Amino acid sequence: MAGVIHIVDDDASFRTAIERRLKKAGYVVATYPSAQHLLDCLPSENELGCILLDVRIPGLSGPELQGRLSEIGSILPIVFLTGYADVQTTVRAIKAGAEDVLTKPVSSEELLAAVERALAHHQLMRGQRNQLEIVRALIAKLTPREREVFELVIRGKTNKQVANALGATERTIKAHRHRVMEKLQVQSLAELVSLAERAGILSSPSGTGQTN
Amino acid sequence: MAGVIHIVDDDASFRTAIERRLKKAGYVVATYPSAQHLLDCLPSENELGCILLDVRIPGLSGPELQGRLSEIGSILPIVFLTGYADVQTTVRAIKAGAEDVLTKPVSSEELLAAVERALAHHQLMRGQRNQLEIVRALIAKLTPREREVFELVIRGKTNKQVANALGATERTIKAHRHRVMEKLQVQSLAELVSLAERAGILSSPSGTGQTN
DNA sequence: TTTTCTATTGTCCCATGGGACAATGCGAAC
DNA sequence: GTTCGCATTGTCCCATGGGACAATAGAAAA
Repeated sequence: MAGVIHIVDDDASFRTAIERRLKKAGYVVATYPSAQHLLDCLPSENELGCILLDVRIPGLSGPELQGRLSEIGSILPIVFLTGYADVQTTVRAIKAGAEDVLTKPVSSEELLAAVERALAHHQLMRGQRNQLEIVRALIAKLTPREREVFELVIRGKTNKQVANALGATERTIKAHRHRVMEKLQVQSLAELVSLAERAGILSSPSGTGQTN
Repeated sequence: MAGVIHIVDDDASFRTAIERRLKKAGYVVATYPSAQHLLDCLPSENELGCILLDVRIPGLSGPELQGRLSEIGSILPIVFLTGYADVQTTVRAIKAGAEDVLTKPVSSEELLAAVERALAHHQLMRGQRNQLEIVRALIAKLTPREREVFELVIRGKTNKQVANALGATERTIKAHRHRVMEKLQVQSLAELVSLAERAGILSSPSGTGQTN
């Protein structure tokens, strides 16, 4: 699987060694002497890739960089490279979403296998994220009012109930509802609910408080 | 948080030592000299608990036991206790769902903190699993025919379309649909779709192939 | 054999959803 | 000042959903 491998390590000779091995395997490589360098020049999320990250580096540490990237919504998989076995750190890194943790020195098989897994994972994640973003983008196009109607409709409210809740005529709700279905490109209520569920809306059921 | 801690370790003196520490902290403790012993006498999933599991034990290893438990659907959190730092094993354990990995000798703070996290996690998981099981149980009560109707309805098919698809009258579908709503205890299509989504049905959209 | 469950279908009727066609009022942008 | 997007509401009409009441038929269970 082709991809860009981002190596973050303060040890220049190590970077070069790893870079050479990866390039030989056909990967595109970018190297960074520190976490900050990577943050300053954020890799595009649009191309397949992963990060090979040293745990202990001057300045921002590996796990710290992991946290920053996570905060800004990055889904670039991270493979940690650590000088010595530290179970505590390993556990935290994996739980924080790291793809793998390898110990130096790392064999080429280990390294390449981990990178392949990371790239495959990134592939998957990107697919999922794209789906989600497409849906979110559609929802973002709703006007505030349409959004309100949307929220109630996907919870099973009838037009009449929505009308009462929002202080408008049933006819008006019908119009909003129509535009919602149009903008979200769905033909049925089922699809609308399904879409809302996938978009992460709809967490609290909020029953069907009959108030005809 | 009260709970039953299941200790699996072949070292009797270690078991006893940990047991004493946990009992002092107010936990109920059960000890097992091997993974097989725990499998033979499976802890009830109904009570809050977690497993303290040695990685290297004669017979079934810790990770192997983890695999077995996972296969049979156990959600008891596992905290591994390992004699020496093994990053490879640690990564696998955590990725396989282990709650934590601690190295021996383990401090009481570390141990108790991990146990508390494990219990809290178990609490959460049990809640989620119960929700899911309630829904699944409801769905399981559907007759085969009702199930077919259900599957199509939650994908946005109209009664007419379902009738054509299943070779029955629209009226018949209406009857089935009614019983589905009744059995699944929902009042609206939106709730039905929502429920299906939560139950894990509904993965492939399968559009709204208009075939009136 | 009788009961029970499941699947099937009917009719009558009303509430709800949704398309077509049309229009008004109000801010904000140009 | 005019245009544009948004919210609002109307009427007419039809398709669909869904409740009420009722009934038939086959298969499985008691």
